[in-house]
Amino acid sequence: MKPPSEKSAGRRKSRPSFEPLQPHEIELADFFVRMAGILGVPRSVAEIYALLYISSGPLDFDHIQGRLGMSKGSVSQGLKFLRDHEMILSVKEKGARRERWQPTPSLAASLVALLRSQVLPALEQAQPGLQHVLADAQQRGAQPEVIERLTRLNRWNSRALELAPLLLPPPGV
Amino acid sequence: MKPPSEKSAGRRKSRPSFEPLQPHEIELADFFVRMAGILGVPRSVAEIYALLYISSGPLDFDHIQGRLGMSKGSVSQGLKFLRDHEMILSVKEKGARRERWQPTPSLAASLVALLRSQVLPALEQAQPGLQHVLADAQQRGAQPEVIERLTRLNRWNSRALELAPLLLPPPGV
DNA sequence: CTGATGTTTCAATAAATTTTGAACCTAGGC
DNA sequence: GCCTAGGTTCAAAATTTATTGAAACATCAG
Repeated sequence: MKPPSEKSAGRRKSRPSFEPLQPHEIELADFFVRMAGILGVPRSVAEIYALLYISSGPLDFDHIQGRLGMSKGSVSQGLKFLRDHEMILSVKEKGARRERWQPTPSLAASLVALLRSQVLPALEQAQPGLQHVLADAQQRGAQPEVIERLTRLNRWNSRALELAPLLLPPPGV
Repeated sequence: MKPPSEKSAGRRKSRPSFEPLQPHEIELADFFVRMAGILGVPRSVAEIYALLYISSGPLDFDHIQGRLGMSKGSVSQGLKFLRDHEMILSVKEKGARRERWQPTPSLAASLVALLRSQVLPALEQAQPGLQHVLADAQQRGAQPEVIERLTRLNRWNSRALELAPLLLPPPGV
């Protein structure tokens, strides 16, 4: 936000001033942003993940904020999102105050967790509604074609719910 | 939009006036809207699909607009979207002027087509960028951990691209 | 306990997306 | 050709979603 007083070089401790993203970092970020977009994950979140992904070691809050030129609020919310979806983990060194973040080992597992958190609740919530819609249609003697469709939809939903815990186990992978 | 002049019953030909959605129809629409939301498909599109899905026969433009209480523009765009993604097909009767729409036989195939249209372009577009990011990292002697991550990302992307045409064949299913 | 650092919250604002509706095409009947 | 039912386009308006930043909160060193 505030123009970081170019080269506060000499002094220590006075607002570290971070480099903006390098071209190759931007390229990777674009990729993650694009993929995230498909699942409706906000740009800021994808950017944070990309930065952690391409960085050598874990990064702390200020680093992330500085390098991405992002508000505190966004960084906080972004980290929360990534934490909640088990896509990053904190490597707090003993005796240190701040947390430092790095991506979870398996990107695959991360994506699975993300998908699960979006799809599962929808399926669960839908279950009774779908059954009700079908029952209703049957009772009102709807066209066989419609009944057939609704029946299949219900089967799908049930099967998806049965399979979910197998493919996407609640604890980490 | 315009309050449809309640019960223009007697007269033929004067704006047919359609019923609003019934509770069971709303319930199904909610389900589709929710699922569509995950993929970033707009509400109006999901509603159109739901209506076609729960209706006995194919519906024409005016029916859809009337029952959903939606603008012409939205119906037109929604049908275009669904057409483009092979989720509906038109059943134009011979000698009839208007087209009538019904859902494609397989919802599964529809979803696959939809997914493909979103994911594939992203993967394709990303390919060169990802390779470049990796090459760049290697050349700059980045940390092995980072190289490893980027390598895996590249492998994923390639594999996904190879598999895509097998799992999601371009022609209809 | 106190002060300072580090983080979260959330109302206000900005940005992106969706919907509307009126003007504009287009094909077919006459 | 001319007219009209049927449909599309697209700029403006409405709605939704994301971001910001200041204030509140939490935790730890001293």
